[in-house]
Amino acid sequence: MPDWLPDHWTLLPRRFYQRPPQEVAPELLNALLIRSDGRAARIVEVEAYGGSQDPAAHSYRGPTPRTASMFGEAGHLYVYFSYGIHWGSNVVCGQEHEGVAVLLRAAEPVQGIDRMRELRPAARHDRDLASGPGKLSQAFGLDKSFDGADLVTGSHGVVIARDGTPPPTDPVIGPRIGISRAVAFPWRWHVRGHRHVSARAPRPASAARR
DNA sequence: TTGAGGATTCTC
DNA sequence: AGAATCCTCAAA
Repeated sequence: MPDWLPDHWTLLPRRFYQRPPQEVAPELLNALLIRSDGRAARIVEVEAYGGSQDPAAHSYRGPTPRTASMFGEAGHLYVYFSYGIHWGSNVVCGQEHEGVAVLLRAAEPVQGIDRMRELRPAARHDRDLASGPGKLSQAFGLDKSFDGADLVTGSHGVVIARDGTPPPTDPVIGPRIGISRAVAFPWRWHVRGHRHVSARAPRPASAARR
């Protein structure tokens, strides 16, 4: 365990991640993503990806140089480049060579907020600092150089830990965002009513508001 | 507050 | 060609 992790935070152990991403994802809610410089944010939105039945996952067609870390040991980061501009950060789950992971989609900053504001000049509210996978990665400085980072040993100065807040017992569960295949899988979880989630749940065309 | 459209580069 | 997205701008 990294010596820079405060005593009052409990590191998630390797075995936590060595399970299906659909089990790990909801349990990551309310956990803290932590950088060695003191930045910390509470994870409030996640999505599960991977497995031979998930055509929306980067791992669907087998390992490539890009997705190598997603097929590696659980508890490491898989960081990918997206839309020519953004980085997305995943936590590798399951067993080696399985290719399953949890995408970190949104978090609520709790510490080191000034540094996040520096890295996210476009954010007009603190609510915009990490309320999306690209924003979250930017606020934490996660890019290609963090691909493969070990969240259990803190090899790259990033870990995930708990502060005593348990995962919510009633998370909102629904379809994933921003994909075009396997759109019906209910593999997105977020903390109910939380203001820092990335997007409003898509509103059904017929059953609109009211 | 909401929606539309452009940005930009890696991957297969 | 299309992408696990973000930002700006316009209009209400």
